[in-house]
Amino acid sequence: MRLSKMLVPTLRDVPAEAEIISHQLLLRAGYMRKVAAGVYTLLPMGLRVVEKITQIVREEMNKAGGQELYLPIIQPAELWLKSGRWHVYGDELFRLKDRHGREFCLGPTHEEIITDLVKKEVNSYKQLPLLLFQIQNKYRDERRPRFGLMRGREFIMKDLYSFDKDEEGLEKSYQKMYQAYTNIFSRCGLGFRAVEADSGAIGGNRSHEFVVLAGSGEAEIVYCESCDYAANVERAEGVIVEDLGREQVLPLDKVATPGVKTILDLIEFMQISIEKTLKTLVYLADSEPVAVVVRGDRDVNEIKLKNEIGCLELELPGEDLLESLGGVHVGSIGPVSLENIPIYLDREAASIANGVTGANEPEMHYINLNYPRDYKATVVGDFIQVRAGDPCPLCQRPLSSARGIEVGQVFKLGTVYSKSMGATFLDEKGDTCEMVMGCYGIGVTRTMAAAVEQNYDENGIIWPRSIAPFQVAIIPVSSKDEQQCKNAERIYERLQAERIECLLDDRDERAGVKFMDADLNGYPFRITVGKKTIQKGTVDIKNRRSGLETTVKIEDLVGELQKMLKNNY
RNA sequence: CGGGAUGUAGCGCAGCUUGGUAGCGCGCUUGGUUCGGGACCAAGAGGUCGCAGGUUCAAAUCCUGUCAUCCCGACCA
Repeated sequence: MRLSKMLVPTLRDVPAEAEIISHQLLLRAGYMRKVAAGVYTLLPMGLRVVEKITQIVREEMNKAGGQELYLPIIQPAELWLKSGRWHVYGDELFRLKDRHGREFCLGPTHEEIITDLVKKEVNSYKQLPLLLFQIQNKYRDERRPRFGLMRGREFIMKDLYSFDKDEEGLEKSYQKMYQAYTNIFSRCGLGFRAVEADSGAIGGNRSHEFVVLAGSGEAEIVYCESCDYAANVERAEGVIVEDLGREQVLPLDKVATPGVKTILDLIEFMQISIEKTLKTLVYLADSEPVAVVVRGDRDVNEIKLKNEIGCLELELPGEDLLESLGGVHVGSIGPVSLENIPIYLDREAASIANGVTGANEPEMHYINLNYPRDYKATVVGDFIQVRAGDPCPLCQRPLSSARGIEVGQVFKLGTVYSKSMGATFLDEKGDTCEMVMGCYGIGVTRTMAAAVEQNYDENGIIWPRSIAPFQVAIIPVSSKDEQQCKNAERIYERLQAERIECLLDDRDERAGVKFMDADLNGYPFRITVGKKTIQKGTVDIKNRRSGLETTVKIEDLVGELQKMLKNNY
């Protein structure tokens, strides 16, 4: 490509709207432009990167036995009503009507469409397993689009759906995808980690997220340095550390605690450690009050709670509303005598011996509280948010935490959709069985942004070679010097003949501008053609990542470049 | 959806407090001098100041409403 013919509008200033580095650089380097919140135009450079990534994804999907197809973006409401998600999906679903008033939505994902297809077209166990995928736009009316491509309302996603005849088959498909994902993100040159993820209330029983490690990421994960355990914090399992003092159980007592409003007040007043306190929060689960009890220093993991309750919405009501529930006093809520409200007790909190908690009376607390002697619980389970330093559920060593960007997820769906959509097949015995499904997504545009988050310096992007829009930029130093330009042209043609992907910066610009733009755009290599080329027959090759510049003779250029290009990354 | 902020030329910003019809830097156009890390000189083009009302002789500036965008919290690729 000739840069003079390409639309690559680079910016000197950082656009005010961009906060994080990938957003800033992708705008500055002329890869994309914003059209509306969370909606972007991909410019030629941006599309090239996207195509690099999709090609890697496609190859690995094919290798894993996937078949590519194309499903419609516009989807009829009936299918979503059938799966039950038309109402469940809420405001995030882009809904529209056709001229006859029939309802449709823009696909945020494609379980309904694909399950309906497979239900109609696949009838026999002989046709399974089936792995179908597509790479295409998804639409989600996000409550908060953010960070450029990181969280868009329209974005490119690869989604694959697996259909198996049984759990065993699903496990195989799942493993195939897990491996394929590992290959994909490795090939993209990304530092990532596969972590256990929450599989949600909808029946799925296993899920992993692929997280690109980056400080700007929205996902928080915990991992163990001693063993393989890694999970996102929503999923990470709380481990009970047995509370000492169980053998010396003291009688329950109620004490006055004037002025105590918070847990911190309480430990100050009582002169006890925070690990001895129990915190009770009252939520509205689909408008029904529920209480959750955790240790005083813990945060409630609302996902775990939601999964246990099986509700759609979980919210903390305001104080007024709380007080109106009766028997509840903000500042001294506790599980004792909390009638009429189901109590979800965290098992760590349940293990506390001689604990302290609110008495549901203004400025009164209980001491020497012990479960189950002093209070009841509807469910005892794991409801806390795990954090760094907590013991690893596998080896008990302290966990570390990190932030990252979720670029992919593999998910065992089981028979949730095949059941609601009626996707069945006949097995060997002629029995009707539900297909066992899995779904597997990769955010392609998000992966592009994640790659920038991990690969940049003060001068701009540094693409991993596998996804760079061009491998090499050729820069004639002086656009006025005919001989230099001619040399550059010759080198350009030569490299093209060798199928090395290169960009000739034939713009009428000063050398500095071209160098700056090349750095900003992040091409892995830059070839400078200048006076030396004419005088000595050499060119300089500069490695964008290392900054190293080497001078090579023109006749050796192709060989040298090919050598350099072999080391991916 | 709750909280905070911002809308003035393609991009980055000033002007608004104290109303008088818009300015700076970069970019863009033309000519000239330059040319291995974002050159210089000269001459230009480009804005109904987000939008709609209101106050006023007069509104970018004051008031009301509205829309958009960004950031912080609960979801997801």
